Amino acid sequence: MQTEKFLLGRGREDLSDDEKRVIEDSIATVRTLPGRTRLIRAGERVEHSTLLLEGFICRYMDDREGQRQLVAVHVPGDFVDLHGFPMKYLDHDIATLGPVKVATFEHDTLTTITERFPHLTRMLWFSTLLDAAMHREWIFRLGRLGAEGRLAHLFCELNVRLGMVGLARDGVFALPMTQPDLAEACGITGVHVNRVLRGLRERGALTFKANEVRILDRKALEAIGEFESDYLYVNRTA
Amino acid sequence: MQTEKFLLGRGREDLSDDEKRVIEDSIATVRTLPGRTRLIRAGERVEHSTLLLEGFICRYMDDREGQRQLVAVHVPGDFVDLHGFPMKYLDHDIATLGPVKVATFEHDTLTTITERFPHLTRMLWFSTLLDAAMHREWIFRLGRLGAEGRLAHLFCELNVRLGMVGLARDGVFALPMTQPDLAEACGITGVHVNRVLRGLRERGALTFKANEVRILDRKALEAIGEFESDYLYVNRTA
DNA sequence: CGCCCCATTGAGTGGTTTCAATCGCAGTGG
DNA sequence: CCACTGCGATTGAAACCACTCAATGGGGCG
Repeated sequence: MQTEKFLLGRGREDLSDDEKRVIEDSIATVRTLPGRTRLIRAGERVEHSTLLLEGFICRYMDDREGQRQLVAVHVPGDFVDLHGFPMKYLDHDIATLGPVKVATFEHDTLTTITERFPHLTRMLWFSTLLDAAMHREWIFRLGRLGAEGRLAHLFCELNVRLGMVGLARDGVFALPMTQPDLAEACGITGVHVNRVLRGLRERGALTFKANEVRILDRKALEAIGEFESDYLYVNRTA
Repeated sequence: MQTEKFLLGRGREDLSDDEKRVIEDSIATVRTLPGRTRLIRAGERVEHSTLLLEGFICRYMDDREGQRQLVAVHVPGDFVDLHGFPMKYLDHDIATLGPVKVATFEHDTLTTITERFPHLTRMLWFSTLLDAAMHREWIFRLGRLGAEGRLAHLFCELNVRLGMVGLARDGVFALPMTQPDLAEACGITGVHVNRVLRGLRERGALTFKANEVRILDRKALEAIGEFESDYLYVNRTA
């Protein structure tokens, strides 16, 4: 079962066994890739979409000076570029953070799914809308929070999302991001990330080492980052 | 024809006459509303979605101190909360800026559409993905640009989008936003918006009066805002 | 007429950036 | 085996952008 994490925490519970089988049977290829590898360049026509099975992937845009702004970080179970299916080409680049294992789906296959499985189609649609909800939260994060809040919020989000797929336990999880990477996700400089992380460490909120985050005081971190997980639709009762 | 602007510049050209008729016939109600009216509150269960026919609508989130961060501005032709259909409830509030005219669609009706019109469904999906693309551009705007660039970028985006629906001509368009509103969209203070606007005015880039924007030097403004319209999928050749 | 909100401007403060330097670690090649 | 190299982590100092506080004037509305 390659797709064991597929849409876990993204409406997965609403899928029937038939629908899960359709997804599993629709996989075209499964590949492993090293870290720091670009998968898709902005503007390229795309004919297939990528489901992240293991590892981390980010999406980003470059400014005029070549500086990156991350617009999304993806964890296992995420359909990284499903939006490329209706959109045909993307407005941003996609690259791996650490090494990854991914499954690909041909867009022709996805078209067939939309013609035969309306409910599954709405679930796929929902998955892309959840990405949009995270985008909105990132807009809030960058627009209303200072450097400390931005970092705190990012760690809170990753903790919840990784928890949903069983990759975070008690606030501890692997994360193949460097301090400059965090800077690109938070719209601040790498130097300042370092200072802010020191502050958070000294306050006993968390520790950050290469490839490992330990959230020591979740309540404090959530307060600093003004974090509420509603937007992740974790417990959708509606 | 209430829906003359429906998805104009959002893949509208890919719709058949039959599909356009289905949309027109699916309207449940048409209403007019005054400015500064909240349509939807975060967390509320939603049973219908709203197509903006005339006027401007914004989506926003509040921080802990009650300060708003706009996450989207909508122009006529936009399906403002189509994402509420698969999502069932929203993670943010929606309110009018100036007075508006809107059409509503029951979610039951939309479900029927997804079961009978796969291609139209993909077009609706595309429309929500375009909102996500704009979200990403806003993340970039807030993460990588200074106050001047953020404002310039916002005006450039609105100029293109309003141009697509015939509401901007030669860089001149109506916009019922105050300086504090612009501040909430750009993650800066109202006072600072005032100063930056003065700078842009003195450089001959644009003028901003209550309800009217005049872009005098589009090239300069696009350079300041690092604006490229690719993400709006204006001329989708792919 | 009074009130509130928007627009505008000044002065001082503070969060972040920029520039700069050091240290550690891993990969590379002599 | 070790110098060389590059990148990430860390810290200091100075400069700058944007914020806060404060005050004034203008316009719409009850």
